[in-house]
Amino acid sequence: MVRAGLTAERLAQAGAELADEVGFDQVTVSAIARRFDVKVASLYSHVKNSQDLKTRIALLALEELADRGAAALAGRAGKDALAAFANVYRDYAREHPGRYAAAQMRLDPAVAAAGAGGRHARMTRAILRGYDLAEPDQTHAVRLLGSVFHGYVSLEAAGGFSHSAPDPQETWPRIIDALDALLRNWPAA
Amino acid sequence: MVRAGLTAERLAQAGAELADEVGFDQVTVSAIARRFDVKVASLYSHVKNSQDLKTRIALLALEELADRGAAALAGRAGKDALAAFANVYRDYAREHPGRYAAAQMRLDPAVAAAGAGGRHARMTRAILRGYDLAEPDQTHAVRLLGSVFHGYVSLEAAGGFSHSAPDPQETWPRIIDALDALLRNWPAA
DNA sequence: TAGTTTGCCTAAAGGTATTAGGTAAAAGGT
DNA sequence: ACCTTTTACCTAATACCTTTAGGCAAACTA
Repeated sequence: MVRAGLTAERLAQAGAELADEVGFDQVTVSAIARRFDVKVASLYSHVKNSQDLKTRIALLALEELADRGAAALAGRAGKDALAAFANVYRDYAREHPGRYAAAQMRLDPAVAAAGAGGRHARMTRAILRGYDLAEPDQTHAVRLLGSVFHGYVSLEAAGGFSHSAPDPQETWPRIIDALDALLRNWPAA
Repeated sequence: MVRAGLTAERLAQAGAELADEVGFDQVTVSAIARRFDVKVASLYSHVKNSQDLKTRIALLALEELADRGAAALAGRAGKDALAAFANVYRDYAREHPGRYAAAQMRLDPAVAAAGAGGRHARMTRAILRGYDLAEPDQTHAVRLLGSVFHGYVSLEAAGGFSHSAPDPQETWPRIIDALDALLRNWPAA
């Protein structure tokens, strides 16, 4: 019999595609085995278990997101960088809802740090270079930006803004305007 | 044999407790049946299926959260109201992580509206009465506040801020300061 | 080409979800 | 108090997902 050529990476890739198609919680070892037309037990030579597989999908998504973020930040500064970076998050979540959900998985801190975890924080700090914020306010601002990006995108994905006027399409740029104004005028402690 | 006295409400309540103990994704029909010392199939007389059970847990959590929010807003205005409301979200998520995760479940819009969905939006609008925002900026601000609260709380729950200085304990009030400043100084379109 | 490694297989056990149909307890009328 | 009806929980069965153990043949390696 001809071999399917499985690797942990190809499984994670297939899992990411499946997640975008049917939702991250529908990603199962069995479904991926079907996709490769292979028996379920065969996957266990490549991934430790279901959790391991999902973690790999999450890391793949975080990596992709960080790559897009880095590309968006290149050659931009200030509000321009802020908007570009914010749009990366939003667009990625819209294009790849399953991957985005995967990226929100609670990861072992050590695993997350080894992956793209640190890049995201560094990029957010890079945006803040265009504003005049000293520590510890810079860290507070990093956390605020992360919260807004993640919060908005996940509320939007959950349908929290649908069926209400005005169109979320209008809200997003206004939120970026607001964040820019806030960062230029950060209140003193 | 003596009857266990199951009802949909008691199942949802037990599911909420279980979610806080072991995580919302570990809440299963089987686990709840065990908790009542009853056979799994017995639950299907009270809830339609697993999805139905989880939806009830989500609605229960949203209701509790809305009740706490309403209590916090009573007699407060302006920044005071903003801070109290924000703390409700954060404290609830810390005390009841499983319930909070349940509340983030993607619900059928009709179901959500019938439940406490609308109350949350109305309460956020009530906070904004203390600031001078006309439509459509008020809606944009409602969405921003929702994004920050949800985003911060869920990043914190996911461990996103742990192992980094300064302590998230310090960041939260500074974020509220920042939001207050932003709402008092909302940028024009 | 022989030996070793490795990739995928079969087999099996255990957990969860769900449906169909049965029995006994509770509730309600006379 | 008895009979009927409803209701609560049960047994049994099916189907799917996860995971482990052990086998065979394909692919490297000398």
